[in-house]
Order: sequence, then C-alpha cells, then structure tokens
Amino acid sequence: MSKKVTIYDLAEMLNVSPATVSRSLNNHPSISDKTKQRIILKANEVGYRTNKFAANLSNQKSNTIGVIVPKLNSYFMSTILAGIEKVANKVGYSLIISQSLESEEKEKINAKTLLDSGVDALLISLANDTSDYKHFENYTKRKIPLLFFDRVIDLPNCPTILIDNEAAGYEATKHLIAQGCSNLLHISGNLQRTLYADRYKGFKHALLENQLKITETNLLETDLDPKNIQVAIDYIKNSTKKIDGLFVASDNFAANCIKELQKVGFKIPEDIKVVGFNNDPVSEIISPNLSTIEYPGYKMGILAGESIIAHLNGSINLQSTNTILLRHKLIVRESSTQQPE
Amino acid sequence: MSKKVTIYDLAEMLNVSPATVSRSLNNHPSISDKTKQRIILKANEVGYRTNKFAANLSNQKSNTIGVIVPKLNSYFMSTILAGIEKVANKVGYSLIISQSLESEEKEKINAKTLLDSGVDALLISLANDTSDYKHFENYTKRKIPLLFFDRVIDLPNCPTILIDNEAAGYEATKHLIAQGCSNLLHISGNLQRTLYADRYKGFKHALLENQLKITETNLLETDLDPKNIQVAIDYIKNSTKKIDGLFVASDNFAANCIKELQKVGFKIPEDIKVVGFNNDPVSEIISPNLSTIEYPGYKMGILAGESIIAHLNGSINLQSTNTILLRHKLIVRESSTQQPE
DNA sequence: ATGAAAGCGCTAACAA
DNA sequence: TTGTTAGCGCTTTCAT
Repeated sequence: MSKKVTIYDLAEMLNVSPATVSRSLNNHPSISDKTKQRIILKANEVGYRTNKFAANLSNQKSNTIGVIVPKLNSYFMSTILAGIEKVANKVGYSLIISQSLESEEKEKINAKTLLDSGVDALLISLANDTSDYKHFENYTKRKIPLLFFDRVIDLPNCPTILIDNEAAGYEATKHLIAQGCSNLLHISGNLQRTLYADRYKGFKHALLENQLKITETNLLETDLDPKNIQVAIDYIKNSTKKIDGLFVASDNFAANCIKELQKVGFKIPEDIKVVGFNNDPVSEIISPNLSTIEYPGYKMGILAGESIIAHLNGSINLQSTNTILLRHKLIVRESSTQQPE
Repeated sequence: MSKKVTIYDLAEMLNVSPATVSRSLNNHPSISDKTKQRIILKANEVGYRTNKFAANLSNQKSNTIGVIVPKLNSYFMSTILAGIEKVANKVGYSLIISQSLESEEKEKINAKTLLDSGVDALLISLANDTSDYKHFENYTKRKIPLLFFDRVIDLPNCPTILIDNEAAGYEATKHLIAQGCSNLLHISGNLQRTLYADRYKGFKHALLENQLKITETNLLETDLDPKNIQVAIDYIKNSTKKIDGLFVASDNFAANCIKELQKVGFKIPEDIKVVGFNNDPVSEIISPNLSTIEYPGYKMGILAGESIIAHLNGSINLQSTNTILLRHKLIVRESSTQQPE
C-alpha cells in the first residue's frame, strides 16, 4: 500500500505509455485534455508523487537554490533569509541554507557541498575571513548563477545587491558632527569586507569635509561580536582625547556599547552620541533609543530571490544588471541628539 | 574542459570498470588499496565530482534534512537553526529550510515539498495555526523520521525535544508572587500549542498554590507579535484590578511591553513586575533588565540534529526515546525585583 | 579483487 | 496525439 507508485505503474493502470503519463503530469501541450485529466485523476487517486531524484537526474536541475550566510542566528541575516525563502518558495524553489560561521574554510566547504548537491544557483554573503575567491570558480565555470548580497565582492558576471554603504556612513557621521561631535570614533567590522570599508570611507569623508583631523585613533576594527564588547569600552575609556561621537557598524554592538558605557558612568547622548547601523529592533528597545541607518533586509532578501529566479527563468540577464543598490535612510533617535528637557 | 566527468570517463582513462571506480570512490572494502589510490588520485586530478542526482536516485536517499519553522527571522528560531546546521553540516547533511509563517496551509505545502524533495528526515516546529496533522502521515507511512522541537505535538513514534514549559511557567509565576505580586497577568501565545498551554498551566498552578483566584482576566492570549503590542497595553491599562505582575511568554514581546508601559507612565518594576521567556539578548538591553527563563535554543538545535542523525545512522532508535526535556532556568534581573536604592 | 549488466524513475528525441 | 526507446550517472547483485 505504501509501495511507491511510479509513472510506469500509472501507465499500466491506464493502458498508456509512461511518456504520456510523464507529459500529462508536466502539463505538456501535446497531450489531449481528456487523457491529461484521466491521468491526473488517477495519479491523485493512488497518491502518486513524482520522484525528484529521477527528475533531477534527467533534467540536470534541482529547483533548489543554495544560500551561504556568515551566521544564521543574527536578526539581520535571518530577516534576509526570510525574504529569500518567501519568494523562492512561492515559485517552487527550495532553499538549502548553510552558514560559514565567518570562516573562509567552512565557506569553501559549503560552496563545494552545495555545488555537489546540484543547486541551480547560489546566493552568498561572505564570511569576514574570506580573502580568496577560488571556490566560486567552479560555479562560474559551470554557468551556475552566483549572486552576492550584503557582504559582497566584485566578481565578473556576478551581480551584487547591497546599499550605498559609503553614503550611509557619510550621512551618519555628518549627522554626528552636526550634533556637535568633534572627536569621533568609528567602530567597524572587518575592513576586508567592502561594506565595512565603504562605511569607513564615508566616515572619513565626513570628517575631512568638516576639517576634522583623521588619525588611526578614529577607527576601531572589531568583529562586532557583543561578546567582545569590552575591547570597545576599554578603547573608549582609555582614549586620550575624549570621544564624543560614536558611529558603530552594527546596532547590536552599538546597543551593547551604550549599555556598558552607561554602566561605567558615561551619559548617552550627553557625553557620547551614538549612531548604529541596520535598524535592528534592539535600536528601539535600548534606552536612549538608538539612531541608526535603516537597512532594508527583508527587501534585500526578496530582491535577491527575485533576481536569481528571474535569471534562472531566463527572463532577465543578470550579467548586465551588475549592481543593485537599495535605498537606506538615516533614522535619528535620542542616542545622538541633545535632549531638550 | 568544464564538461562533466563521470565514473565512466574515469573508468576509461584507467582501464577499469565503472563499478570499480564507484567502489573505490565509496571506499568499498573489496577493492585493493592500490587501485583505490590510483582511482582517487585520478579523480582529483581531473576534478571529478560525483553527481548527487544519480547517486540519490540509486540510493533513494539524499543526505538532506528538511526543516520547517514558523518564522526564520526570530532570534530564538535562528539560534536553533544555527545549532541544527552545525551538527548536520559536520556529518555531511544539508538542510533544506522553509518557513510556515504561522500558517497551517503553508506548513502543509512545505511538508509536501520537502517530502517530494526526498529529505531523509524532517525536523519541525509547528505553526500556531496548525490544528490538523494529516500532512505528516505521508512521512510516517514512508518511515521517514520526524522530530518535533519547541512547538511540538505528540504523534506516535515521533520524538519531541522541548523544555518543561509547565515547570518554567510555574517558577516564573512563583517568583513574581514571592516578589509581592498578587494580581497577575499572563500574556500567552496561541494556547493550541502545548508549549503555551503548559506555561499557562504552570502559571495557574502557582496562583492556586498561593490561594490567588484565577479568572479569565488573568490571561491574555496573543500572537506575541510586537506589532500588536498595543492590544496588551490597552488590556493592562483598562484592567479593573490593577495588574502588578506580568508573565510574558516571549522576551521580545515582554521588552516591548515594558517600553510601551513606561511610555504611558507605568514604573517597572515598581508598578508592575515583569518576567519574560527565552533569555533573548534583548532581555539584557532593555532597561530595566528583564527577568526571564533561560531557554537553551542552540543546544536544542544541536540535540535535534544529533538525534535525527543518530537515528538515520541506525545507531539509536528514536521511537523509544520519545521525549527529550532540556533544562531551563529562571534568571532574575531588575524587571521583577524591588530596587534597593 | 574486479567486471558485466540490470536497475533507480523520469525525460525527450524520434517515430508512428 | 501517443508510443518507443535511449539516456541521465551511480549502485549493486551476480559472475568470474
């Protein structure tokens, strides 16, 4: 009874050929509606389920999209994933998701595994660690479309989806300066990733534009892991010139900074004004509420999914659209403004 | 050059049979080490990659585990997923992840899709909506192992991994009572899910034990979505008896409650003491810091992954171990205690 | 220790 | 419109 029924079984039951069954099930135009109906009816009746293994082998495609993210358990990433999943699922693609845990080595292994699994396309946000991109060559070689989002790299023919990080960094910093800050610190992620490098660029641009000196003391490069928040706190406490403005490349890290700074007696925003990044829900929970850059994660996921699927369907040529920039926005809250009362 | 090389190609190159190649690549004992080496060497040299489609078809298994979660973009869920992914990946399983978005209908579709994709096992945390479990029958019928975590249901032969929600609810409530609360409100999730029903049971148990009357006004059933926080705030504001203790089934919702209550003039913990659930990072960001129940999400993921893999390997029989309870812990912070100063 | 050959279940080119 | 048949690439039984 639970023996699997194949198209051969169906063919036999209905006195047609397996090919006719296959065509009917795939709604092939050359089959008469009548037999189509007959076959589909029977198929449902006996609980026929197509064997994807066989179909995949025959088609050399899997209706599956691979995704590699640095970490699954981050609000930002899981929001992007939710967006990707939403669109992929709608059109019948499944997602094979894996995490690199910020390790280049694991990213390479994941890329290989996904390649072997026969994913039709790969979406990826790079690990901080990654400095060599050979593991993607197998994809391009086999013409498997590759799309980078958020943590991107410019590879020939691989589209990227991101925001204008430099502009965002510039706006955040300019805002801090406008609020009266003159000794700014930027807490950055790994500068090897262009998104962080770009935010830093924007930061410097704003300083320069306002005749503020830039030295290496204006930058603290970290892994943005709240576990290591103490490094940042110590840096700020021990800074020779009193830091009065903080631009942090992640809300989560920024919120933890605020909390810890408050513990050691700093007043936010009076002593130090803070702007974060991402508009994570935590930015509205922390008190004072955190100024930040709105980063449309869900939308980015939707767009990444849609782009790759459109490409797989052949309806657009991704090679030509090489970079998609999403709109960001500075959101000003209490953490960076003079309190009126 | 990028033409795919098969075992036939290798066989030809090395003047052996495809069978020998296949056996060598799978490290079959009956092949001499010498030819094994020769074949593996050649395979690497020419960049041979096994075609999973063909292997899957032949083996009728995919080295793939399906996962259905209510929402991808929740700290708690993505933490569990991170745990599952970690162990699965280590032993060569890939994860196909999909989200039900709290809809029974989508859960059913996901279950079907994953079944068709030929997952070797399914891990699932139920949608709030789900009230009928027929969509899992196809799995049990085909002897595909099924494991429920967090949002579980008792199905024959399906193990479940969860914490003792009743005990946790009891402890949280008892703690509030010990802190002097006498008019408690429990903000629950959908009571159709046993985890919420159990927390509520524990809540009632604690009230009863302390001779506190239980009426329906002690319970507010919600979807725990911060978007709908206002419902809870209104409920609290309009309550005839002044609520002085709040046990909320989610930290995220609890944190938003605190924030909004403060906005309308309530003092936390002076007016209302609050205990949340999950030990989400937000619980240490909100001020006052939120008392909560530590819920070992990452560990739950690890365990879910390990259990299902052990079962797939035949090394343990999951049918016998039907329920795994993880340890929880009440964490007391400022949101539920009298401030000394 | 190795090889020959029959599947696994579906698809598609070619025929009818 | 439908059927025949040859793959897709790997695994495995049965010989040798």
